[in-house]
Amino acid sequence: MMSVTIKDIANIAGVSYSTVSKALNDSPLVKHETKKKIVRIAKEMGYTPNYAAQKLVLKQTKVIGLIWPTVERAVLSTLVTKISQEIHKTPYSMILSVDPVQQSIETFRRFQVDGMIIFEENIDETIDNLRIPILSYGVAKDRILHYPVIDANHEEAMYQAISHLHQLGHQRIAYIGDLSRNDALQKAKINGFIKAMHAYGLPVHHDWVIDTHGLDWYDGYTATNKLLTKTLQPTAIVGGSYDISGGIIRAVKERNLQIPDDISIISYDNVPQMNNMEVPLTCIGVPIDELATEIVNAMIKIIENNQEEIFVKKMTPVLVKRNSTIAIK
Amino acid sequence: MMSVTIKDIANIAGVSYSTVSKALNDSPLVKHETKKKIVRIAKEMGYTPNYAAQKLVLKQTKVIGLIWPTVERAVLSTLVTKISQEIHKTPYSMILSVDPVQQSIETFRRFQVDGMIIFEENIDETIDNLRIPILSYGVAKDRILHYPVIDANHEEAMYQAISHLHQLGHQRIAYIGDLSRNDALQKAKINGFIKAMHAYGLPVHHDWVIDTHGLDWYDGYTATNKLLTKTLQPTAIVGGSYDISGGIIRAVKERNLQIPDDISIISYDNVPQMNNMEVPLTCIGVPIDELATEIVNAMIKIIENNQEEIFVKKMTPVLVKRNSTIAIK
DNA sequence: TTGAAAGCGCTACCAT
DNA sequence: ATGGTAGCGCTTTCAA
Repeated sequence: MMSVTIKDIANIAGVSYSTVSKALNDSPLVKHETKKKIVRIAKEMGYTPNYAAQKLVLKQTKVIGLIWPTVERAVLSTLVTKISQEIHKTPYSMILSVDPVQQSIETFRRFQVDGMIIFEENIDETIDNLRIPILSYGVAKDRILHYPVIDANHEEAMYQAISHLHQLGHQRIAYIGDLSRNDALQKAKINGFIKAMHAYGLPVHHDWVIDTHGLDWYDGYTATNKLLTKTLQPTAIVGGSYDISGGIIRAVKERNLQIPDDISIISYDNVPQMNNMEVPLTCIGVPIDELATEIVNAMIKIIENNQEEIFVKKMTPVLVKRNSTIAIK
Repeated sequence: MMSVTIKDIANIAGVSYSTVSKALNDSPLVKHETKKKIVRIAKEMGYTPNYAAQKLVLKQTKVIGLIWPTVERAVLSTLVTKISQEIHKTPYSMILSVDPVQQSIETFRRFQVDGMIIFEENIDETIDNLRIPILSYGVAKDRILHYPVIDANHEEAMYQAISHLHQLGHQRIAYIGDLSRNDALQKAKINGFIKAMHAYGLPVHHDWVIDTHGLDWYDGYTATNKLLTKTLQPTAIVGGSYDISGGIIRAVKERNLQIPDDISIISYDNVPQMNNMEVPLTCIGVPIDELATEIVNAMIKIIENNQEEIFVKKMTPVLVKRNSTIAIK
């Protein structure tokens, strides 16, 4: 099972192994003939470079590690895939870890990845003296940051959503999303909703803010059923996420309500698959492609400029109008 | 930006770096106190061993790469998470790649992982002279295999499902699943269904085999609606996957049919979350934990025994009875 | 144009 | 119990 090394090749070729190394790396310092001969022999012998050895001397892996501690949610999957694709447009490639953050970091350090992207807000301070650049995607906290963060402007998103509905004449607007968990993202969304409603002088009716207690489509479905039993009904619903909105549509249609004629629906999450839903939804959020591009660019910039600077980049959400929202008659 | 090495630690600790190496590897050759001190300093300095260097001398990294070219499907996510957990019970750890197989292999090769698990059937022959053990999870082809495969006995699964329903007196049984794609797994399931029906002398009614044209819950939903408009109705439905069955339940309930009194439902995929569905479903499939354990054990065995042997291991499906299936009145 | 040798970070052996 | 050192396979100066 012993592999062929450049020394073996050197022996056969009758040259020194440093020449072999140069030849195999296509260095201009080696005579063309020699190079050709060496390459031929290498091939004949079935040589494959030992990457561990290479890495040891080259110090660079050109790999970015992505830490994704909870494998779930359609939208995040899409983002991961997009990021991977985006990274492949550069000289870098990507590996993923689904282990808890600390463990993942540990693994990635051993592999000497050039940088890490972390999909989580709850990173302890214990990663300071880490010597590898980190970029986090999540909700920027108020407290002191330990690493740069790419965030979406969730308040702005909700503001745009409400603005859109308000323009269409809606006054009675409901919000269906997950309020149960200690998740900064979910909190940012509902807070943004409330603020925006206030900004437009609209009432945040207690009955119209429904907790899904989860992020699956079915959670959205049951929450909507709850909403639709209230005496006073809203004219529009804001769905907290792609999956949840899938359930909202179903529950609404089950009651024979027409979208958008009887009720308008707008969903958080700006992903292409919004277009393929039972009812294509008007949505609001940072376009997933933009997000991926920004994350990758930022990461690479940090790696290559070796910049220590800690920044927060708030991405601007975009509203995509489809036929699930309409003006009040 | 230089990482901490054992030499740095040795300097601070005032010992030789070979002592540091021993201490860090918990060798009995180092005095307890010294060891403690060194470990403490290493921690303070944020030391992590360098895989490349270790690999160079030890010839192994104790890392397994998992290739998962399509990040999607609830059930696969669960499996990935389980596998990761399972691996962490061993001295190994796991990294993931979501890139196309060839690309992923290249990346893992650079990282010198000890073995790769591949979630896909369509592996070209071009990976032969790879010197890294491969284990594939998918449907075993008839043609010559290039690497060992862990597979589920899909025919047996469908056989058990039909047997269960048959025992309960069902004769009119429908199948709702994805028949559209060139996916060996989906094909194995429908073929198993047909075979099993024949084995019990039951009719495979053309109207009762519905193509979902997709794997989302909503695809199951629309397919079921199609089924429920037929003149002659089945007394039981076999759902092709967890997600699809979610949609089946919804469509059935929307017509005010009771599960299981009006119609029995059994689903493929044996995952715990079957218990938390709108209606907890009787299901059939290889229990996900067993699958994970088997995959991990097989991989490690291949790595450690350096065995070249190519095998196919068909896992045995298990039926879990819940209240979604009942005897015909 | 080629070769010699240092050194990447680590383990393991031998010497002290 | 600790230190010194060879060597894993490779790249990269520097010397020839």
